Amino acid sequence: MSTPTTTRDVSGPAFSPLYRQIKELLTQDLQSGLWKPGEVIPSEFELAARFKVSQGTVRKAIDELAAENLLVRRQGKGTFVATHAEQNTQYRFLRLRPDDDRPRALQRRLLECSRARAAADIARALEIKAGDPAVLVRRLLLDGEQAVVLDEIWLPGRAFKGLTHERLSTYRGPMYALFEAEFGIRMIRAEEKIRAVAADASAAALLAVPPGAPLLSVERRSFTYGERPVELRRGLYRTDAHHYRNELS
Amino acid sequence: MSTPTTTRDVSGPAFSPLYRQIKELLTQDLQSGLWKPGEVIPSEFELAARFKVSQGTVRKAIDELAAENLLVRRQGKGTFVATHAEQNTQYRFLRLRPDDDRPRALQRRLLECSRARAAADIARALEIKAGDPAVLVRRLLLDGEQAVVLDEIWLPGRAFKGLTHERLSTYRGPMYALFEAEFGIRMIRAEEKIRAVAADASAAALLAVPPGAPLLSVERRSFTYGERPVELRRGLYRTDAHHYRNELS
DNA sequence: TAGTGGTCTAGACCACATC
DNA sequence: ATGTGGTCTAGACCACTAA
Repeated sequence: MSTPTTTRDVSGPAFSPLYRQIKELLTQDLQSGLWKPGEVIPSEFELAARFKVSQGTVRKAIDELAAENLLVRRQGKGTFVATHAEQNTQYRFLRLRPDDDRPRALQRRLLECSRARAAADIARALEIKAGDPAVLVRRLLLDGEQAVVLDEIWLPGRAFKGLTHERLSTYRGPMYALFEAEFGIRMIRAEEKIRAVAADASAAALLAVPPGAPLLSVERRSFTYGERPVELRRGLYRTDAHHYRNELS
Repeated sequence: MSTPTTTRDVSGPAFSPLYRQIKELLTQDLQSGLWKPGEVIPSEFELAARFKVSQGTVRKAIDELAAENLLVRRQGKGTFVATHAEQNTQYRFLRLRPDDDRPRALQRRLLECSRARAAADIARALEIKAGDPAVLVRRLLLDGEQAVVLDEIWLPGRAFKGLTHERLSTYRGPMYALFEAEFGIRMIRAEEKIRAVAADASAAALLAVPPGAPLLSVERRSFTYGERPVELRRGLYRTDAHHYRNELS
C-alpha cells in the first residue's frame, strides 16, 4: 500500500486516509462476491500483510464496515460477511412490533409473483428504464390469524431472472436470504417514507378492516453495494394492535 | 487509572475495558453539568494525563460518545458538548419531510401551556407517580399557511418548574434548546411508536382535514442521561404533502 | 507558531474459541 | 497450544484552526 493521497496532490482526488482506501478495497471484494454472505474473511493480520499496512489500519477499516452492518466480528472466531439468513438478523428491516411487545414469528402468505413492465414511477425508483422488465410480488404477513402487512414488492427483472411463485413459496427463510443465495444480491440499507392513508376496497378486504380505515403506508427503497437500488416495496400495515418502532439519537 | 477490572475478579463486576471506564467518567462529568452544552471539553492529551492513560484510550472513549451524539469533534478546535441549539442539529428528532424535499423552516404556534396532575399512562411513561405534577404543552407546527403537526407534550412538573406559556412563546430557537439552557435537561435519545389513526373532531379542526381523515400518530418518549425519561410527546402529522422519513441499515 | 484532533505504526498482552 | 479478535501503549507525523 502506497502513501495515502494527500491534499498536496493538487491534481489528484481529495485526501483519503489509508484505512479508507483499505475499506474501499474490502468493499470491492465483498461486492465482487469473493467472500459470500456468512463466510469468514481473512484475519486482520493476513489482510495487513497482504495490503502492506499495520494491523491497526486494517482494524479501523473493518470497524467501519462492521458499523455499517456489512461485516460481523466474532471474537476468537474471525470476521464474517453479514447475512440476512441468520436468526438474529432476520427481518432486520421490519420495524413493526406487536403492542404487547412479545415478539412472535409472522406467517407469510404469497398472493402473486408475476412479470410486468415497469411503469414510470417504478422505473424511476429502481433506476431502470420505463417499460423494462420487472417482477411484482404481493404477499401478506400474518400475526396468528390476523393479516397485519400487505406488501407489494417491485424488483428489477434482469437481476431476478429465475424468481418464480414456486421458488418463493417453497423457500424456507426470509426473502432477503433467498435473494442473497439465489441471485447474489445483498440488501445493504434502505430508506422508508411513511404516511397514513385510508384503506381502499382491495386492501381493506385483504387486511380485514373497513374500507377507509387508517393504515400505515410504508414505501421502502432498498439498496445494494454502490448505492444501487434493487427493490421498491410498498407496504400497508394495520396498526390497531401493532406499531412501527423507531429509535432516534 | 488503575488496571481494568478483569474476569479474574470473581467477586467483582463484569469485565470492562479501560476505555469504557473512561467513557463512564466522562459521561458523569457531562451529566453533572461540569461541561455544558456547546462548551469545549479538555483536550485528549490533558484528559489522558488526568486519568493516567494513553491518548489512544481517551480517544476511543470519546469516539463512542461522539457516535452517540453526546460529543462533537472539530478538528483543530477541540471536542464539544453536543447541543440542540445549533443550526445543523435543530429539529434533530423530527423526521417529517416535505414530499418535494425542499426543506423549509416550520412556524410554531403555541396553543397551551398548563400544569396538571399526571394521569396513570402519562405517569408510567415518565416514571413518576400518578397524580404528580406535570406540564402539558400543546402546539402546532406549520409549513407556510398549512398546519402539519399537532403536538401534545407532557413533561415532569418538578424538573420543569418555571416553564410558562410566556417563556415558551418568547423563546427564539427549538424547545429542546430552551430545556438545555433553562432547565439543564438535555435530550439524548428517543423512542417513537408510529401508527395510522383517524382524526377526531378537535384534531381535524386544528389540522384543517375532514374528521376521520388518516393521520400519522407519533408517540415519542425522550430520555436524558441515565436512561431517565423526561418527555412524552404525542404528535399527529398530516401526511398528504409530507412524509416521515427513516433510514434502515 | 502552537494547539487540537486525525492517522499510522509496532509491539505487548488479554479474552475467547477451537483443537 | 494456537489463532482470532480486543485492548493498551508510546511515539511519530499529518491536517486543520486560530492567534
